[in-house]
Amino acid sequence: MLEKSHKHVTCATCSARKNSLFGTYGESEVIDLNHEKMCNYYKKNQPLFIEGSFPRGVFCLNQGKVKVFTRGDEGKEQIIHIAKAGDVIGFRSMFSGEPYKVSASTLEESNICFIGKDDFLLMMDNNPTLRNGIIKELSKELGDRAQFITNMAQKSVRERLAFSLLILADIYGEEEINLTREDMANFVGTATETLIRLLKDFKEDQIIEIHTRKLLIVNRDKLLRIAGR
Amino acid sequence: MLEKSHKHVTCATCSARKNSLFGTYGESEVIDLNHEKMCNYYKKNQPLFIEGSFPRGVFCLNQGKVKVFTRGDEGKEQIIHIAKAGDVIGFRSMFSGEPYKVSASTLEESNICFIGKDDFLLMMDNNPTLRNGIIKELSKELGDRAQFITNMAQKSVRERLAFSLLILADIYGEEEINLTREDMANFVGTATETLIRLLKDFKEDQIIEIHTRKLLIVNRDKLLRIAGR
DNA sequence: CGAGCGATTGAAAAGACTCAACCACCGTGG
DNA sequence: CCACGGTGGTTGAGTCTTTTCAATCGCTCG
Repeated sequence: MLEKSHKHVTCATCSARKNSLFGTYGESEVIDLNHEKMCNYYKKNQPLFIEGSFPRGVFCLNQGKVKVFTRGDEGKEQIIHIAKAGDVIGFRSMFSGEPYKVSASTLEESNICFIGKDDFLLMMDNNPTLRNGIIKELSKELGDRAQFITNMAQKSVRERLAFSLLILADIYGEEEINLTREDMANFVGTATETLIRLLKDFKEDQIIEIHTRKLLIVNRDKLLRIAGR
Repeated sequence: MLEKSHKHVTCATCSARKNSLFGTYGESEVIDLNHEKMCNYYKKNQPLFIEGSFPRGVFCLNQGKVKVFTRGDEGKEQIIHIAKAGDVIGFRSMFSGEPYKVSASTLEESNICFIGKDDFLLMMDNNPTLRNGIIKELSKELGDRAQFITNMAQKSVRERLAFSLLILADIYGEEEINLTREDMANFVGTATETLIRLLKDFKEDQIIEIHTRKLLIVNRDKLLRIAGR
């Protein structure tokens, strides 16, 4: 369980850093990074940033999960991405000069570090490896979103749910998937009621186990088959 | 009308270049660019690159339009983006190291220049302005796609069509919108028949004019209202 | 002039959503 | 310790949008 206080994380010993954009940093760079970042504890459902505002820096997740979403006309959330430990989020609109096109808030209690805009941009100028890592990351996400769009446009809700569960399984790793039905519906892109009915189907087909709110995937192959390629 | 031959375009006089990633280039840079690029004439419906293959360079549109799309499970295209003169496409997967996640082919006869991968990457290393332009472009597209996803997930086909027509109006500028019904349906993300019925509605509501295959927007405000924000 | 592709229309079926009601769990305060 | 309120989860029924399938039309290119 997480410390319910302002836990200070040190970049040098941060286990999430290895898989992050800063994973290739050398010793002196890590020390610099550590000076520039601020560390914060977030409760569940706290916002990191909100659509329409301007970025003041980037967020690096040490522990916890964060949903990245937009709101449609009626205010309904569409979850675009779920970030986990090691992910760095919020840099997109720093580069485009636009306000945030998405919002982000915690799904669990989390430890999240913050790096100010100027510091981060300076690092980018001086560090080709970081820069290339970011370009690569942007490019990869762009490709993912092309597929996401196609899924939304062409797959049935049932197929999308299967697809989403596979993604969630990757994100949650060993842990059970733990989201409100509403958040899950907003990730799949459907109504909460429809999601619940489909989860029940999947459970009856022995594809998943439902432990009240938490989900466990029992039959990955079936999911793959339902999701389509 | 376009020359039906291998027309050679010179970067220095290329009118499309001004609005492109290379718009800020100085005289000597333009000369270099001109040496590195190859120019080609494409007929309608010719592929530039195909999902799954690996990139060998980038394409810079001098004249014409290109659809960028993925195929869903059943082979149905989903058009992600329509590129016009001045747009540079195909650089995403050069950075991510992945194969193309999308395909691209011409919608009209087009003049398109090609810049080899090595040349382009070298330019990027040596030219911070180009580099920042690309980062900005990647970031902007990423934001656009977040909205695209939300539209797909939450808007009705009718709303999406209105939205799409506004985008197409921007792309086609003074020209009339000129797409097959199927391509348009694949852009909106619906069945061709549904698209046709909705176009008829819009025509009856005096929102658009239909000249056989070509479309003209008559009442932009109504479209805005239907599309939602 | 004919083949064929793209456009159009109609009718039926399916998938998903909305609305309304109800349940179950959890933390709070009396 | 228990009743209460609230949030999140579940179920059912009816409706509506959208898709699918089938058939027809019409234009254009060889």
